[in-house]
Amino acid sequence: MAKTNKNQDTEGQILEAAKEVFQKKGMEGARMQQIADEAGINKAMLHYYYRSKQLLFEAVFRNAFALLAPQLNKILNDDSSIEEKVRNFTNNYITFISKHPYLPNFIIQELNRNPNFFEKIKQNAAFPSLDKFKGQVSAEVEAGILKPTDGEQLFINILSLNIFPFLATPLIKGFTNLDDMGFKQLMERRKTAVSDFIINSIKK
Amino acid sequence: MAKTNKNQDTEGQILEAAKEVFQKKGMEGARMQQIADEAGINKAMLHYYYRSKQLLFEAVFRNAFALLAPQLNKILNDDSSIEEKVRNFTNNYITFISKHPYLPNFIIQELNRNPNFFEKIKQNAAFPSLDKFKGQVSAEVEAGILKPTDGEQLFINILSLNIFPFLATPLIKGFTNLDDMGFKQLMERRKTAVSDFIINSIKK
DNA sequence: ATCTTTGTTAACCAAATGGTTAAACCATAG
DNA sequence: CTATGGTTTAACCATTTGGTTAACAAAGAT
Repeated sequence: MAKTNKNQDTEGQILEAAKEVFQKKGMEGARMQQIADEAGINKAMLHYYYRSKQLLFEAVFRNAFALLAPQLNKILNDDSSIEEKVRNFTNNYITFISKHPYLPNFIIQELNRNPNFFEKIKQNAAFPSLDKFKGQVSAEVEAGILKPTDGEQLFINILSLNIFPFLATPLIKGFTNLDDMGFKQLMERRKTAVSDFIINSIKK
Repeated sequence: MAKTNKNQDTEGQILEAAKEVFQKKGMEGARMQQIADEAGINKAMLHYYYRSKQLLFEAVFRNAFALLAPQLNKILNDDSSIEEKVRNFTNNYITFISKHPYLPNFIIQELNRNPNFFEKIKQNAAFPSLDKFKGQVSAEVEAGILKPTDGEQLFINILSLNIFPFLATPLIKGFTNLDDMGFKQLMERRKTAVSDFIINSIKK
């Protein structure tokens, strides 16, 4: 029997509402009732479609991670030079995250809460690997394009500089006395500030 | 009647146990019963000394923040040169956090959960200000010691590079395939790697 | 038309959880 | 020695929460 498109609708609505609530409140803080309310449906439907809070949560998490992974692959498995990668990634990532501000915190938070959750993801999806990136850094160091640089540390630095401000947004707003608009502009300026900062440091 | 020192003991034990549990599980995930168990006392004592979960949590949070603030003040209100500050802070902070691995995540997490929580802290404690640091960066740029550099962005970069790896530990372990020991060594190497990275970028 | 499958709801349930209470405990001031 | 007041405990309570159920609606399939 052909699936009616009614379910498609509600199943999607549930996922959307669950995303909102889980990302704002986390697994423990989220309430099934609130998800149902936000989706405009009966609470029993959540269980009808996703069996349990845990499974609904995992669906949301997989979705979120799937959104982020391609961003990382861009810097890891792309063929452009390190400098291009840094500039592209920084630019793209900040644009991307500005559209999904809760994403990084959500992922970090739940990864910390349940580290073995990570193993599941790692096997399942096409999980990014550092190998190519490290090789490329070595090659560019060899070729005299970059100063001696550890690829692993460089990768961590790139992630740190790009992701941290979005994890620590309230902290940074506090230090800088910026409101939402001011913060947004600060992040906009970081698109070039961060890539310049990195390139300055590693380029010969 | 003079306070016996019995209460000092249990009050401290409660705070210690609460710290453990809250830092690992967060406000929502923590259970009063577990805190009582971990402190080896009756659950009613938690309320006797701290009235409610919320107040106990705030006590733990204030404690945690008070531990972190001096670390920041070191880089903000100290009189050494920017280069010295960067090297000192990076070195000290990584050492410090290795001893309190749950701290950064705890603070970030709860700051995100309840941003107006931050306001309380901000008024109360001697809250770090960026002004001196920014002035100092300008002065060193003027004096030709540093390349043109935005103090605000530099500050964010320093925090990012130092704090992020401890927030995203599971993620980084995943990418690098390191176990606890390997991660610890990686962070040890970062003490110089990060300061070199920063100095390389900004020093003329 | 009616039977069957899928989708939806209101009412319900058991377990967990933060919090309370009343009585016991115990050190010590008088 | 005993009255007092802070400390501690076991039992209890109200509410919240994830999850279930049974009845009902809708829409093909026969």
